[in-house]
Amino acid sequence: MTPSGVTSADGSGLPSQPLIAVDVVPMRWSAEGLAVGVARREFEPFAGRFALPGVLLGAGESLDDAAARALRTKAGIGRERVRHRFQIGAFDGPDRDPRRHAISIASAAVIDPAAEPATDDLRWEPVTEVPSLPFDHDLLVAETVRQLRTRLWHDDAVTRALTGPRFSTPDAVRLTAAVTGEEVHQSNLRRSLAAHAGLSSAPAPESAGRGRRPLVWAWSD
Amino acid sequence: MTPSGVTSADGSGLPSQPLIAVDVVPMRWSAEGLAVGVARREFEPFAGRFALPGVLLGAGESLDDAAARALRTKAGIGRERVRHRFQIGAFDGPDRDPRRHAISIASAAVIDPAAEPATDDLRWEPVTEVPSLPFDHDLLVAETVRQLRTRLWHDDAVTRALTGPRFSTPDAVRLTAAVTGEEVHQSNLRRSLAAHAGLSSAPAPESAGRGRRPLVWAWSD
DNA sequence: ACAAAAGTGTTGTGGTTACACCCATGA
DNA sequence: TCATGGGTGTAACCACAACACTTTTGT
Repeated sequence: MTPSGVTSADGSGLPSQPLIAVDVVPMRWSAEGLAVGVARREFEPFAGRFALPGVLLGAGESLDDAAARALRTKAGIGRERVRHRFQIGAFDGPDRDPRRHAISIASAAVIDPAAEPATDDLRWEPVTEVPSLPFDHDLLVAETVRQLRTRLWHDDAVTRALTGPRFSTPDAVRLTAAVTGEEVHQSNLRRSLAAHAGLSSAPAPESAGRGRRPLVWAWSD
Repeated sequence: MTPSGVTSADGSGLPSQPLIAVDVVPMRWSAEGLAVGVARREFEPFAGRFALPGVLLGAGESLDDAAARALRTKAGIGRERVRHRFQIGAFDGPDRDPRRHAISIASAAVIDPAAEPATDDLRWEPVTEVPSLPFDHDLLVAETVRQLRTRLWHDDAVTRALTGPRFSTPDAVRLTAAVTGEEVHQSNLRRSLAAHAGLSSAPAPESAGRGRRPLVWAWSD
């Protein structure tokens, strides 16, 4: 931002700075549960292994664009399938890249689970059994889940992205259990949904199973 | 993290990346209230104006080291006076630097108010009346205050850094009012302090004013 | 008719707020 | 002894958890 002893700075001479990676933690909620998207790495290091999608930040590129590029080029996930994205922090653990010092600006992205191609190069791992990942990606996943826990039902944008536009009461119970790890009483959760401004309940659209038809909730606007 | 069309990457050829600034929001709590530290800029752009201390991240430099360097070289605040530091996020508003696209990794630092030199190049502005700052620094200050609000009395490290090692009950009331903007009942706050593991109350050390001597709280460990 | 699944009602509890009152201190 | 300022007690309230009970649906 200002010339200093450490950099040559100022546009003309290229400053000598660490690599900046933009990593994304793709999250998906579906009937199969809460899952993390990992993609097979094409290049070294760790070529062939699965890891979170990430790219090096380009000159003039915004964080948002870089995250979208990571999802598209590394995981084949287009922007239209990203329901919401939020930053989880900047990480600079010394061992995060074996090649050289690098800093990661990481974010979580909630992905629309509809019409998943399920290629050989993108796997959705259940959040409870994510295999060990290279770099510091285990840490990024843990931090993402921690933040989801605090934001679910408190941050509308995140919650709406996870549920999708419509969801039933038992869906909400399952989602809460998957995110927090704790069972919630359906009756109490239902009450808080009814109290939630921004949610409206449709009566009961179609039959789904044996018992009584659940209420279906829709986000207003 | 991996070669891509946008970068030349990989150690030998320098990648073309945006400037990475590390900005710090110095916060101080004292008898005068809650204040933000702003330093006079020595170089362009905005030379002569007051702004938050910030430096360009150096190669091989950790975020922690860069933040410490910003505080030391731009605001004359040594590491021993930094009680606590925490990240508030990465910012990339397009207008944040008039020269070129730059990204800021920002953190808040709680500074020991003891023995403040109060030079001509460092000013402590009351948090309620911070003047408009260059770059996106207004945003960084707002985000810092927002985070302090949620962390006070919930995040021990932050709270301890603000209060210092010892503080009286009325100190706690004033601190809470300064951070949240809301008045709290001393009686209730006192109760929650008593319930707080990690705080112990000393009886009543010395006289300070007219009324009854307040309890003084000390952080254990 | 029965079992399954979801909605409804009720009770208890912990934490928070508000406020009246008591106690210590200095002038 | 009085004003000042902090501590103590207590009642009202609210959010939430737990659980019993009722209603709807498919077989």
